[in-house]
Amino acid sequence: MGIELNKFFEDYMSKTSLFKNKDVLQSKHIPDDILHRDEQINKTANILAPALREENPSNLFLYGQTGSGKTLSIKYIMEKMKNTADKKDIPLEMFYLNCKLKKCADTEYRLVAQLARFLGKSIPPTGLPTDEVYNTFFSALDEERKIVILILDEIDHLVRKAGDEAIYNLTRINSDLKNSQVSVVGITNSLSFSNNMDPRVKSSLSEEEVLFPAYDALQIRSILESRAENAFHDGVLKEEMIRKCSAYAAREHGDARRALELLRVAGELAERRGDEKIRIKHLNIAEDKIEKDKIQEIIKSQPSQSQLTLLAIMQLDQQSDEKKPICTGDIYSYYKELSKNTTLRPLTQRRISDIIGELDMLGIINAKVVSKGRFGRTREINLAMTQGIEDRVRTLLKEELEVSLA
DNA sequence: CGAGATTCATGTGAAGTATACCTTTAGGCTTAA
DNA sequence: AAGCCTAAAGGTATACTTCACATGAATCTCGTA
Repeated sequence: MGIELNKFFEDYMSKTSLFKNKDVLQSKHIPDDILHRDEQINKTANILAPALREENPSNLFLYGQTGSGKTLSIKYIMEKMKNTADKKDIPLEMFYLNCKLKKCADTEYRLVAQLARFLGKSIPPTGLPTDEVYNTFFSALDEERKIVILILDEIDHLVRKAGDEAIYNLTRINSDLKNSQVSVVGITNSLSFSNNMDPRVKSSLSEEEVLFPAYDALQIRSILESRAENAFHDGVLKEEMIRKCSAYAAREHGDARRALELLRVAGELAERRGDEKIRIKHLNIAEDKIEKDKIQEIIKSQPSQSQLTLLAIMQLDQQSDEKKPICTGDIYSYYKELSKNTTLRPLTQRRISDIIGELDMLGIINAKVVSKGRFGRTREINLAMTQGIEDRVRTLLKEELEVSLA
């Protein structure tokens, strides 16, 4: 055994990697030169720049679909601004918070708690009155003069779950602060998001707005080219592959993040199989793998009741004839059946209805409320995953639930 | 035949409950003077 | 008497339940042409 492993590692080391620098393809990587976003970056930077003169910048709102460079651009600006601020001893703080992350910032309490933690306070996950947490946050903030720029990514999630009160409070915070000042940068990918928001919140939050349009196929191609050049060794990635990748991404509403991920995963696959070049087949496998991994990750982070609900949906979907959507009642009765083989206590239909809504939000299923006239009203539910990975997801669900399945 | 009433199956909002966790406080015990 | 620890009291957030009302188009009803 040991000998085989030794050989394996030696072989492994003697092979040169396909990657020159894989980090370049990671979505968290911030290139020095962000392509095709000059206009947006300049505008945003202009709006935020007063912070460097210790003036309070306007609140700002960034719109744009996923993978259109919003997060990347703001992080880029954030980095540059912090550098300048550090050099000149300007008390500038910038906090980035993704509201979509579970147990992180999806309620008012958790949002403020997280903010207070940024300022070095330790806040328990529950138990304290929200006001109290606000106060700790306030006082920590006002201890000394600071200009704070607060970046709330995926802010629509927060508003949908917790209402707009939290944001309203944040935008009004300045009037209570003596030393410091706060401005809020909201980021969202749903354009219709601000419709159901309190107009006061809406107007104070979007004093300024910057729109990030989706990249077109050519732009994606040049992005991929510039990244791939640094990421791969020469000759690993043929021109043709880049073209295919960008065409694919353009089809997916210009999502550059996906395109880069596709390229990276394809590269990893090729490398693992000992191929010297990335080929079409790697791209295709990568496409599958990415979706599978993504769904897997979401599912694993889900509480077991949601998992069981999803399992019920998937099993029903498998049983029922093609095309025929499933509705809430069926799911609930099947869910109750399933829960009998489980240590889980069955929840009410009311709650399951909410869970279905949550699964919809996560994009694992598509649920649409339809009124079927004489036959009542329900949600029509479809799985939102490509054919072929369902089996694997089902298996995963069963594994996850194995602890509780009898 | 058509306008309006009815109906069904569930969506959805509000209020209540259980649980887990927090801080404060009061009591009891220890310690030091 | 002061200091320290513990356990109970009183309070909160969150996930869930209970109750009750809202929805909205297919279908039914019944007056009318």
